[in-house]
Amino acid sequence: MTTKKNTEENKTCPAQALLKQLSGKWKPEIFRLAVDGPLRFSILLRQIEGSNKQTLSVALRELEEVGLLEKVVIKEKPLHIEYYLTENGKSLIPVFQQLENLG
Amino acid sequence: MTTKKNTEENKTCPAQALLKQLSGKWKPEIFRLAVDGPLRFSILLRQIEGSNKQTLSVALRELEEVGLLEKVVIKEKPLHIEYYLTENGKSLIPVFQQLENLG
DNA sequence: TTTAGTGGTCATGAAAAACTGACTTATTTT
DNA sequence: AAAATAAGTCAGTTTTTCATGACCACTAAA
Repeated sequence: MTTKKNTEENKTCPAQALLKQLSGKWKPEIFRLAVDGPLRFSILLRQIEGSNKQTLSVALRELEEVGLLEKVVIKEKPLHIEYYLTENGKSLIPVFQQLENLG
Repeated sequence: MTTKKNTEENKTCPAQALLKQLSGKWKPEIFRLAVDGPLRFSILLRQIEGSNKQTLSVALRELEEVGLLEKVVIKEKPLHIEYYLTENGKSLIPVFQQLENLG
C-alpha cells in the first residue's frame, strides 16, 4: 500500500509536488514575507488582512512539515516563536523571483 | 466593487496569481505534457491515470481561460481538437525547469 | 490581581474542488 | 446500418479547504 502510493505519486511531474507545497491560502504570501526575515504568528495575523488564526496556523504547520519553514522558540526577553526559511526554502527564492518577473 | 476587488487582489504577492493558475488537480501535469506538443482530450484521459473527464475538462478550460493554453479545432482527416501552449504559457517553461531541477 | 498579548486548538459549518456514472452530438470505421 | 471514437456536459455525491467563534495555557504588565 505505502509502496504503491509512493510509486503512483512519483509518476506525476516533479513540479507538481513543489507547486502543491505552496498552494493553499496565504502560503505564497507567507513564503514571500519569510524571505524578508523571520515571521511571528501574531504579526502575520495583523499583516495579512483577510486571514485568520486557523488558516495561518495550518499554513505555517504545513510549510514546516514540507521543510520550507523552521519553527524556533526564542527564549529571550519577550519569549516568543519565530519561523525561519530553511535552506530548502531558500532554494525556492529564485523560482519566486522568476515568477514575479513574469507578472 | 470591481475596483475594490482588483485592488485587494493586487495587494497579494505577484507569484500568488501565477501559482494559482497552475494549482488544481493535474494542471501542472497537463502543462508539462503541453510543453512536449499539442494535447488531445481523449489521449490525456488515458495518459494521466487516475484522472477523469470532468476534472480534465475543467482543468483544460481554466488553463485556456487564463491564457496558458489555446484550443484549436483541427479540420483535417480525423476532425479533432488540439490544445496548444500559448506564448504566455511558453514563458512559464523556464520556471518549470527550475522547479524540476530542485526536485 | 485583573488585564492584555502571544500562539495557538477545537468543533462546527459553509463553500469550493473533485469524482462518478449516465447521457449527448458529431464523425468515422466496420 | 451498427458500433466505435472523440470531446465533452450534467446532476448528484463525496472530499477537501476555509472561515468563525469559543476556548486555553503561559507570560508580562498595570
